Amino acid sequence: MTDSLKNLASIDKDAFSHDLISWFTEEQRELPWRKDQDPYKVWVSEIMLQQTRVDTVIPYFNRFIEQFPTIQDLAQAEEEKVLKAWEGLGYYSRVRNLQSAVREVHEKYGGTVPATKEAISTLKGVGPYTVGAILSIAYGIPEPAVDGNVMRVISRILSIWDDIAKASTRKIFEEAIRTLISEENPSYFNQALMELGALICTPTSPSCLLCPVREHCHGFHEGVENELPIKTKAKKQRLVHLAAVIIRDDEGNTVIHKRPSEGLLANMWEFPNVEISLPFYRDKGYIESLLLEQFGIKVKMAQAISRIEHVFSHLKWDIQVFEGKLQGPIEEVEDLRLVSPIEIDEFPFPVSHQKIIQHYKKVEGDVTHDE
DNA sequence: CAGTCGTGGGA
DNA sequence: TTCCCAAGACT
Repeated sequence: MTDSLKNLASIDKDAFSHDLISWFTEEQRELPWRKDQDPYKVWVSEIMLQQTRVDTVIPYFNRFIEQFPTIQDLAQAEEEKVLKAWEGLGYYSRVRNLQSAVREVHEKYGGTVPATKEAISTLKGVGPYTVGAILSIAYGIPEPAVDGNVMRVISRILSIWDDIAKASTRKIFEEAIRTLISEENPSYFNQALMELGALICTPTSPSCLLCPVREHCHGFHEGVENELPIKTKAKKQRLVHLAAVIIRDDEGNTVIHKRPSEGLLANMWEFPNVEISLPFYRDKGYIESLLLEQFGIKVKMAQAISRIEHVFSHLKWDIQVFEGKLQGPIEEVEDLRLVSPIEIDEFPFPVSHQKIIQHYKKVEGDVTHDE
């Protein structure tokens, strides 16, 4: 770590902060979470922005704050409504952790987001980055907020060649930021580094000629700005074959299933589906037996109607979508429902299964469809 | 540490 | 098409 920061001492901290913050003051984007410094709104925005683009977050943030304007509103909301508001954003444990933490703040701190690193760090879903972001942006406390932008920008400015994909590397950048951060305006300092990473110091072809801190940048002066940062690439997704079934009853309702409370897409709803190994790929009898085994649902399978490929960070789903006819009643359990095309809209579904909803609705009410 | 956990957009 | 990515946290 000592060697990684060999260029840190040569940075003119005051001039760097001034150039960076002046640029941000002039050039920052108008974003809905920048209208005020409400710690709750800062918190929500930071959770939404994790691994997610600004343009994607904006409409979600506006709807979310409209629906849950305060900590109390979110604390008292049904989880189902909260998940529905997050539907399509991905990483759904983010919002379940957020609501859990908001409930803790509501009960334990009277609805005031704690302003110390020690207290805020214990909240679910609030890691090292989010701690620094909330403390600096909402409370003006000089704490590093090291995200991917900051690591990219600082790796170029200080010519740091450590692998930013490794978890341990973040500490090197936190150390650098602790030295460089503006005590007068840590909020703008942290936001400016991220804004610079988003607008100027981009992953590919950075716009160095437009950069307000080019004169401070070792990477630029060494001509290595396009070599940095060092980031080992992720490995390929594992392929999983699924068979999902639109199971209709005589009234045109369909069966939906709530996923377990832990793991992939926790507590989201889906069409009943089973993992199939290649040899049984289209064997309807085999799929019928798995549906009975795993969901207690008796189905008469009909034809396959489409194939959906859906890519996650670490796996890829290849879903064969079938139609089927419900034989008899479904078991009366919390994780199974029989819903109409209208009622289904109230339930949160992952994007892969929203595509299946489209197929379900195409033949809405047409009970003579399956042959 | 390395794997888990989503999605949509751009090169 | 394929790949990488975008304001990470948790186990």
